[in-house]
Amino acid sequence: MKQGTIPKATVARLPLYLQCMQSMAPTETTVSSETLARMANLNPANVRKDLSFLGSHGVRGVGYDRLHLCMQIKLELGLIEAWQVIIVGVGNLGSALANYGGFEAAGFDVVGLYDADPEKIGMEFHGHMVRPVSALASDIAGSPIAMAIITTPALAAQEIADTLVDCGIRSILNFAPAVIQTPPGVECRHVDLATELQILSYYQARQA
Amino acid sequence: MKQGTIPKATVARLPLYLQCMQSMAPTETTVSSETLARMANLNPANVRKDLSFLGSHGVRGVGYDRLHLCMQIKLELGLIEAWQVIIVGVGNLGSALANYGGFEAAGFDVVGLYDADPEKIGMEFHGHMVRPVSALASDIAGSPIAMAIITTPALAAQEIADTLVDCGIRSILNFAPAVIQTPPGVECRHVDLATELQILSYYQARQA
DNA sequence: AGCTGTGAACATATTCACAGCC
DNA sequence: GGCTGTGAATATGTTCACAGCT
Repeated sequence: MKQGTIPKATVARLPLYLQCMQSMAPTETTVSSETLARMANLNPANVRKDLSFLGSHGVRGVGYDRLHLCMQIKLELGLIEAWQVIIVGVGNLGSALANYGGFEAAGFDVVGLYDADPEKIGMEFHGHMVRPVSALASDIAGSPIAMAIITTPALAAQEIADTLVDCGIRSILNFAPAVIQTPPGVECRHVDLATELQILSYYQARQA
Repeated sequence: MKQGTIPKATVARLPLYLQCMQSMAPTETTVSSETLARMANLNPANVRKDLSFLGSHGVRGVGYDRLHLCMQIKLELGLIEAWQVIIVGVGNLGSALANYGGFEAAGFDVVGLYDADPEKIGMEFHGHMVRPVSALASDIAGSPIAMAIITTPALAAQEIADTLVDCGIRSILNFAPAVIQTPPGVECRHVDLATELQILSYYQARQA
């Protein structure tokens, strides 16, 4: 019931609950914290506490109405309208993400691809022509583009991020293997694929 | 100095320190907790505490010897020898990851690609022929393959994971948009690309 | 009876503050 | 003087346990 500000850890789990509920059979109209917990590999109390931040939407003795809960989570996450997203860096990963259907499925529109390499300009992926990074500023100005995905090499990432921030982008998803510095007010998430394997390596190394 | 068991949060940051140090000029032979903290967007005390779990490798008044620290971290993470990794699911993402140089750069060897789709069998990416998932068991048995990356559609992910676990794989990096259940002793990390955007959406929606 | 919502207890993680050493 | 290493303090996150509602 503590409306207003949701703990980071909870925010990071809300999309997971959405995913779990979307994978349930359509006949399942209600869902309990225990079911969700089992699907998400969490503790039921954790699920209940998370959902309580959205307000009291459960019914005691019954559970949560699945569709209603999905809607509440989408509302809270700001997923009612599709955000427009651009991808900067059309290498292996960037072009794969451009073709990846998961972003659309999750409610995002990939509306533009950019690259610094003149050879890539004009290539088409997923119905979008690759445009030069020099066009970023004018393309973003006055457009509703809110988020950017960086899939450039590490060395280019910071410069691209600076450009994006200058253009008014305030949400960045960075796949380049480099930490990016952004001013306050800009949210930047870093997903490093090799890092994930290195973390696994630690646990792999100390078993068996 | 508290040898033996390292907190999860620290383990997740060790690769970051490696990355930061690898991006420094070769002339920089020592590095301070403050420098590392600035590069990694962390608090210097946090860095020092993290590194203290590796033992006392710093010199008061000076800092840490860069090469020595890199080696200590690699040792701790089990990155001295290259782990062999396979990729299951050669769609957009899987093939991009097969071609992605970052895993090799981070000390992993992608040694095999697998897919369930007969049309994909025999295709070549990054010097590897795609093999059928039915060959997984015999390919893994007796081989040093330790880790697997799942890039299948959501619906196939659990079944593939079960197969991998049966084959003795104990470290799984899952990119499929589905939670995977694994028995104790199997470490499974889940990276969901759409989820990352959805988390950003929350913060994007409540600013400006 | 069954399940939510939540205060209290516990666990983990981060930051402070400073002693200790170069 | 400058930087590490670390106990203590704080903040955040998770789990328990149970009251409260249907």
